[in-house]
Amino acid sequence: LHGRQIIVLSNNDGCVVARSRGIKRLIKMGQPFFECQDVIKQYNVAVCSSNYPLYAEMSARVMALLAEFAPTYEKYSIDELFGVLPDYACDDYTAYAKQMRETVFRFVGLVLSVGIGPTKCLTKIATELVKKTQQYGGVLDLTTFSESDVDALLDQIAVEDVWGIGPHYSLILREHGIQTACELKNADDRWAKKHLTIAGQRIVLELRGIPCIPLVPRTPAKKSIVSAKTFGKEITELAELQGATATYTAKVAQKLREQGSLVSGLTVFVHTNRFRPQEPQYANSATMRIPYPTSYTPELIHYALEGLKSIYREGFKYRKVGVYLSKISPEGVLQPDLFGEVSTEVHYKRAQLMAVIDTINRIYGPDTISFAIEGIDRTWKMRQAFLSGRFTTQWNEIPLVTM
DNA sequence: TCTGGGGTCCTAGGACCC
DNA sequence: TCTGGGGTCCTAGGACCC
Repeated sequence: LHGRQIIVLSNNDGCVVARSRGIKRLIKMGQPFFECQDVIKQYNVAVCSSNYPLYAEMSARVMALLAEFAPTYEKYSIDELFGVLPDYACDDYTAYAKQMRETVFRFVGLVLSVGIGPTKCLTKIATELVKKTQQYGGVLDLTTFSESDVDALLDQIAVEDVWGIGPHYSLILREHGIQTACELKNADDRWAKKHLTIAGQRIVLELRGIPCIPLVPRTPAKKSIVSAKTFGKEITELAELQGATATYTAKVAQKLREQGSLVSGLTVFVHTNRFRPQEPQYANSATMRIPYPTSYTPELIHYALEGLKSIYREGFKYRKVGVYLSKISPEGVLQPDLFGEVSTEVHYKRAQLMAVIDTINRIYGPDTISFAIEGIDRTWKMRQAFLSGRFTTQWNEIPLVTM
């Protein structure tokens, strides 16, 4: 791939979700893949399907290295971290950050951009400047600048590129004559609260260097878990929809157990292909209340299929089904079953069974054991035509060196 | 032919309580 | 004719993020 332009596709190879710098001008973020064929051919662009097992593993390696440099940190996303720089580095944060970059590059081969500032919002802007201008050698420390110099930098940032300002807020701001991050910083924060809610007020204060958005050092348990994927082809039969629904349910149930939680709310939804308005359209959802919190896959599949049955209508070409877990609670506070339908003993046995299945699938790979209703063919599976190897998590996909 | 997935937070409004 | 005040909890919808 060296020297070539690269794009990465969304699930189902549907849209472009990442582009290398040289091709950003010609291929837009989120553009449907099929619209880019000419550009791809003309510039010999390399195409990759999304490969989440690989990204998750590389992310974990980078985070582990950075934790050595900034023990108090928040894992903000798969490729971003907020860290508190230690006091002993305060003489020269930039030099310290350059060490971080070199270490990560040497051990993992990935290039970091580092922004330093007094608030999360300002560090995001510093990082944005590092990436956009390519002139700070990968590290920009805003705390070394005078206030007027920081203002000059903030003036280069369009207001919609500020963290927390999306399409709707930027419209409101522009209508009010606020175009840049610097102008937002100098805006009346009570005005911001009135028109952009408390979220907007916090951003204004953060831009002034007053921390309002706290660091979250421990990853909290998820409050909702969803699995919903577009099918590789359109589905009309209930049996196939059931297979997909059961598969997604097993997946969210496993995630639920991974974080040590139970659930008592489950929503199933289906819809047809919205890009074909000439065909009959249908979308619906069903929310099930589970009488007592559980993480037992067969039980969750039971509720999911019941919900699916209640919303399934014949005669439509289904494009997507999704399973959504809400009302998630920690395992420790298991609410006893008032009517005694599930004894403590049964509950314990079920937990053990799930633990065994999870362990086997962790050691021998996903789907080593699955439930029969999930199906074997899975003809509806998403497309991943350009998948690179899961080099770090699958023995049989490790690259071979040939002489 | 082909158009993604997985999250959080905030607010308003409704239902309820004393 | 005239009909209180002070709360909590839940949900849906809308905003945002990567």
